[in-house]
Amino acid sequence: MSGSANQSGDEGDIDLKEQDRFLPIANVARIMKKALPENAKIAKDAKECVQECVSEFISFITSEASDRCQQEKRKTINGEDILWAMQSLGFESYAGALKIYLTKYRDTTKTDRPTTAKEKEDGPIYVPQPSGEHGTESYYNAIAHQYLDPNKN
Amino acid sequence: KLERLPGTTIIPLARVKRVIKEDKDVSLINAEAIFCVAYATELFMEYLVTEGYQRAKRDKRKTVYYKDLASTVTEVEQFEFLEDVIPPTLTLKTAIERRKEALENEGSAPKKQKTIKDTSAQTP
Amino acid sequence: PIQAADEPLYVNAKQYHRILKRRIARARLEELNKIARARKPYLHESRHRHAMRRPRGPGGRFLS
DNA sequence: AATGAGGCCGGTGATTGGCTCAGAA
DNA sequence: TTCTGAGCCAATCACCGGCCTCATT
Repeated sequence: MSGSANQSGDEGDIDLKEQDRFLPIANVARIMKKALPENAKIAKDAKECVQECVSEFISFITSEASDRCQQEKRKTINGEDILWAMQSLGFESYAGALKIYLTKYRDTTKTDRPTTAKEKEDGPIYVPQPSGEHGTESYYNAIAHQYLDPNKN
Repeated sequence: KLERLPGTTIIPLARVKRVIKEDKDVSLINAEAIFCVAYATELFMEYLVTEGYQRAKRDKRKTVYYKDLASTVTEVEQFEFLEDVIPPTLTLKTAIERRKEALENEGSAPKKQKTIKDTSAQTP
Repeated sequence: PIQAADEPLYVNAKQYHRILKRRIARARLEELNKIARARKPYLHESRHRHAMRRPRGPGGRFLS
């Protein structure tokens, strides 16, 4: 019994490691907790469930973006492709918060220079149609503002 | 205590990238796209668990269970893509339990019923 | 007797096609890699041993 | 020139279990 | 009421982010 790290059974195979297929459980749990009231609790099963759902979400979005990318004969998936994919799959309510936060990310990444005016104007952020799908869009915009630090750079 | 810095994510980007790269169709992806996926993932998690908590509250519980998330997936259109991957942990037993609970709730609390659109798109 | 699962009836037109594509991709990945069904009790042997050897308070908590 | 994959390195937070009592039953 | 199981602690070490070089566009 001892010696083999693999589970006993009819699995003579190379299985993909858990830590490669899923995001760290502690990070997942932290984000879940943040979305809940202070006194709420989360079952272990629920944490693992979200952990697995998240992996599917990532693959789901990326798959859509990847197809679009090939369709447009480009090889590199970029941020705009992801934004488009989310719109395409019914997650357009996330887009508002994401766009705002993406701007912050660019400021952090780019060569020490805040986003230039040209980048913002020409700056290719996918703009969905103005129709609000769910009532949740404003909710996510509120979240975005919550994350945005009061002190600007 | 460490909070989220603007322009960063709570989930590590390297892990998000590895999950993305499981798809063999994806060969090249830039850092901005990975960030977008990571942040969208965090929003997705918040929404899923928030909806799950509403179910827990309806049952007068303070603990969010797997079954709360499972019923959320069946009720919220956005989460329909998860219906394949949600049940694998407990296949049959929970399905029966949920069926039973659904029947119990049906008579007392009319909740959002999924519109069963007919087989207009079923193409094997 | 078991009915044929819940036989998911897909209604979300935006996601429908992608759901099918993902199902195929997962099936391929599954037969190629044989994804582990059950979760391990812990991920790393070294961290498990570390946790076991750490000093604990009377309440089972870790302490310095 | 601009930018992504892959590899290396150093600093660091995710991983981790025994006991208690919220709270599910 | 009974009794299950989630939160609570923080030290190690696997891994994340920030570099580098080289390939691709």
